[in-house]
Amino acid sequence: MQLNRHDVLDGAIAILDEYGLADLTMRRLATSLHVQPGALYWHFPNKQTLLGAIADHILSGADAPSTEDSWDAQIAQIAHRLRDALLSRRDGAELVAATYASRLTTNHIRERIAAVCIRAGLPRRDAELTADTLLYYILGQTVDEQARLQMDSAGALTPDASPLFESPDPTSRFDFGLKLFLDGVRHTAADRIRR
Amino acid sequence: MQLNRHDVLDGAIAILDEYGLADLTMRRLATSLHVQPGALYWHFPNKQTLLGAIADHILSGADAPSTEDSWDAQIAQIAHRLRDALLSRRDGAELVAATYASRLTTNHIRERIAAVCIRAGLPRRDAELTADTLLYYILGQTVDEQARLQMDSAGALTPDASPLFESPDPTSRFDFGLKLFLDGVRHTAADRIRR
DNA sequence: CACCGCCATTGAACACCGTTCAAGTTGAAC
DNA sequence: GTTCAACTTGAACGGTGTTCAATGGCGGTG
Repeated sequence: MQLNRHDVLDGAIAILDEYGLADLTMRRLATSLHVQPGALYWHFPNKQTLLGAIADHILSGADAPSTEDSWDAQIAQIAHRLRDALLSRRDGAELVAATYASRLTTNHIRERIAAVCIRAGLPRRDAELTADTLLYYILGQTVDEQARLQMDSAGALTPDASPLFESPDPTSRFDFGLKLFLDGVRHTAADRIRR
Repeated sequence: MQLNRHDVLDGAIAILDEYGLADLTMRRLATSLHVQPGALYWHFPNKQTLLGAIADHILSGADAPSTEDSWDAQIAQIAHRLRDALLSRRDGAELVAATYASRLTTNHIRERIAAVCIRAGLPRRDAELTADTLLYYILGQTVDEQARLQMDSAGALTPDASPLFESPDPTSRFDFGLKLFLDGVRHTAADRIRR
């Protein structure tokens, strides 16, 4: 009963969902696959690469072309798709943020966003910087949101307490920053066209 | 020759500067202080708390009141101060980003930014969300910048190669996103005043 | 001076971690 | 039935953070 790359990836994702990123260890994964730890290193050269593959899996589809018409609706759609992908699995945002920093994901969401910006009238460089800015925001915000989410579900403290100075629901929070960003891009794009 | 909290913190920062975050281990720190590892746990309950103290040290001063007049110059100044603080030490951005996520820094830069936004005319909630958005951007951008910086200084690949499709210098990159953000805030603030 | 009590450290262990590698096993193709 | 590559084992290497009973040193009190 031999494993293949796919089995290992599936097992890793199962552990991620059930126990979280901190408990996703090579030894635990090996045990769950009824195999010695060393066997995993035939399929993945190291743990980072495995995490990269998980990140790619989580992000798969998020970089598809947008179905919207206007450039701002396109960016908003892609942004929400990315956020949904990150939230779809336990510790997904943290995992992707860490992996994205080490540049071992093969996803093209950055290029997709940049392409939309170019079509909106930005020069290539500005488009790339704009995409980076948006990605930093989405990753940061979503890592934070997911951390709170899991802290609450674990601690279960203050289930509905202090709604007075409480922050709005996570999606509204996300949309606030997204709107701020889009307004900024709109201003920059308008500048470009006017000149 | 007994240690105190301050000695431990100083030793930790020295190791951080010389060897980086990955090599900042409790054992290594203990060795450099000529002490057994267990001794450290008298001064700090665990490693995370120690990292939190380092983060506070790195951020100290970044949350001081701005000396600028206009609200946007104030935000820009604080943003640059934060970035400079993060870049001032090896792996500073990564350390602070990780610590900020786990909420164990005592720095008040978020509140400072929010206060500026309130003075600019935003309601309290929007001001806080705006501050969060900016912080996510700064942390993400600076972590990335510092990672590249250290990768380059280690690998020393392409010292001046491919300037054609190369990104602009880090400070310009940072300012681009910062401007995008400020334009967005300006738009939101204008909306507020008009109504 | 002797003693107490507290702050701080030791030494050793616990329970893990990622990774390596020679040796062994499997299974399909010829 | 043999061969050969694909895969796994078993065991180790060299780390990691953390705990805790026992011990040390040292300032102040009686």
